[in-house]
Amino acid sequence: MKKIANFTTQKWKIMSESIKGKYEIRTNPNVSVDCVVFGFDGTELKVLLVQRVLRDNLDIEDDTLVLPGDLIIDDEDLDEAASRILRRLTGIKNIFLEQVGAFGSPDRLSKERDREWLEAVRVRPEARVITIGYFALINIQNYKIRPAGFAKHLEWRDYHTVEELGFDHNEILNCAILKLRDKLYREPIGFKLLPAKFSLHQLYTLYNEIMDAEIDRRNFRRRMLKTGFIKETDEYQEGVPHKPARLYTFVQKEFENVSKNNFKFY
Amino acid sequence: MKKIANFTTQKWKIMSESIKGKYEIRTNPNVSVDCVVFGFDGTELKVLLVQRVLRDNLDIEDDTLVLPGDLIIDDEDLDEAASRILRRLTGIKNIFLEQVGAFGSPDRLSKERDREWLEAVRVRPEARVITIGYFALINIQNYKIRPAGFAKHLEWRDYHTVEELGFDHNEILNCAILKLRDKLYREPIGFKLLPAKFSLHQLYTLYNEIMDAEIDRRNFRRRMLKTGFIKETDEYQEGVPHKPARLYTFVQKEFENVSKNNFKFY
DNA sequence: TTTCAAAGTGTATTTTTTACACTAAGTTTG
DNA sequence: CAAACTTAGTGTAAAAAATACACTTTGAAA
Repeated sequence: MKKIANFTTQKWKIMSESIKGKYEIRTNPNVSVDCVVFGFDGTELKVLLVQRVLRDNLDIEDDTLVLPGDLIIDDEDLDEAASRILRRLTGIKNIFLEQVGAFGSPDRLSKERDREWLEAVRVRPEARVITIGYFALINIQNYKIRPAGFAKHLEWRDYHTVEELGFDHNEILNCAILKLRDKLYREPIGFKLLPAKFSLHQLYTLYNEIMDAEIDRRNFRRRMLKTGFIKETDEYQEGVPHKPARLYTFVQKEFENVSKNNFKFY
Repeated sequence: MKKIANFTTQKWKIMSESIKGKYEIRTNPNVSVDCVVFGFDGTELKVLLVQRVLRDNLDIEDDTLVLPGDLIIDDEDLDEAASRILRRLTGIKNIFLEQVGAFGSPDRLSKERDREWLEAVRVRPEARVITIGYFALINIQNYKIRPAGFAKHLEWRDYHTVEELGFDHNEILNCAILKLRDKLYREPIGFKLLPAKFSLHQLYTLYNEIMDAEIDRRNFRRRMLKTGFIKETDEYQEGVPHKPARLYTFVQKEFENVSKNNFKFY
């Protein structure tokens, strides 16, 4: 009964004529996207989190961290929605996002904190929302993040220290890390987390960190070089308090040529 | 403008009080699921397709084939929705369905044929619908399929002869087959397509068919047996016009014990 | 000049993957 | 009832890949 009322009667009508409503009309009340953006600082795997705040500057006490995400617009593709929302909240653009999956537990929005926030922000706070998870890998240094929209504050959080997030975002994050491990095992994507020129040690550290394993250093180096996807440059590390390592780059072209079917990356 | 009208005004209200409306009220207009059910007849990989017909027996000329799917109900989990819808349309129940991903192109419902059908069947035919794809493997012989709901007719179609389906269902099917290949490579799931007792030749044929490859027969046999997941029985094929093959069974228990991480199944 | 920290390098062993061809057993056909 | 047909069933050798493992080098900092 309550749900019907919200669809049909006064409340909706008023909303749809208000300024908020004007925004919300184009917005699909039932579908959102959430983005898991991974970064790497040389030692730790990081995730980009948002401290949410209300639109219109109404200020509720709420320091809950969430993944950057929002409702989709009715005529935009899911992938576009993910890009748009990430750009709006964090300023990150032109980034490759890949779908992780759909998350649609009926009680995924039912924590009290989350409900308060929805009540304050959404035109139809009670609506069933399923969300599509996306994930991306970026080189932290290449992107300047700046909070916007309802993102009060942005934070690169160590993956291992992430605590309880809003909504079902821990679950989404968890699926994303599994996907990341899976892809890292099979495709040369570790590079995306590193500067264009990187040392093999950086790459090695990254693999160890993400795979949560201790790979043999010499074998790792051999295998990586054997793939042919990374080429040495003439440059070396500078300003390090030890023997400077040679820097390498990833050669996309080589990878394109390989049959991607049974390819194992390490 | 048109969209707002559909949300707010008379049409919706009338609908919500009609019998159709009563069903639709609980239904979420923006989210559906579609199921790719694979079977195997001993030679060919099959997909279960539905020839759609209107609810309420209004009969529009439409022989378009689609995947079994429908809108979700507002308070049910996505997985439950997939089970329910598959059961309602085909009678198949207690089946393991796994998510393939979300499909949300804004024009995924825009073919003319599809629009006609939506207009006739849906309360909000113009609504943006994103769909969540699921896939499942079953042993054809174990399930009696019977059309119900808007399924006028059900059909086990050879995977290779599938032509243009309604909506974006070719795309969903395509993602599902990729997922199937990927899983078949890594997990012992081929058994699900076979009777409880099967010959190694049946399994071999299945792998060849799905992987679209020619695997070495002897090596295949050796590797399968080495996994320890399949155990020989005392039974043999009967009524075959050649030397009868020994039958084997899949032993789930053995698989549970193995670290599933880097496991390669063949 | 010594110490520290990471860079860089090769080999032997084991394991896994691949390629490959004949005999066995039951059914059907002439 | 013998021959032909069809699939079942079996082993080995060679190649490739994965693993385990320890010392020297280089530059900066103390």
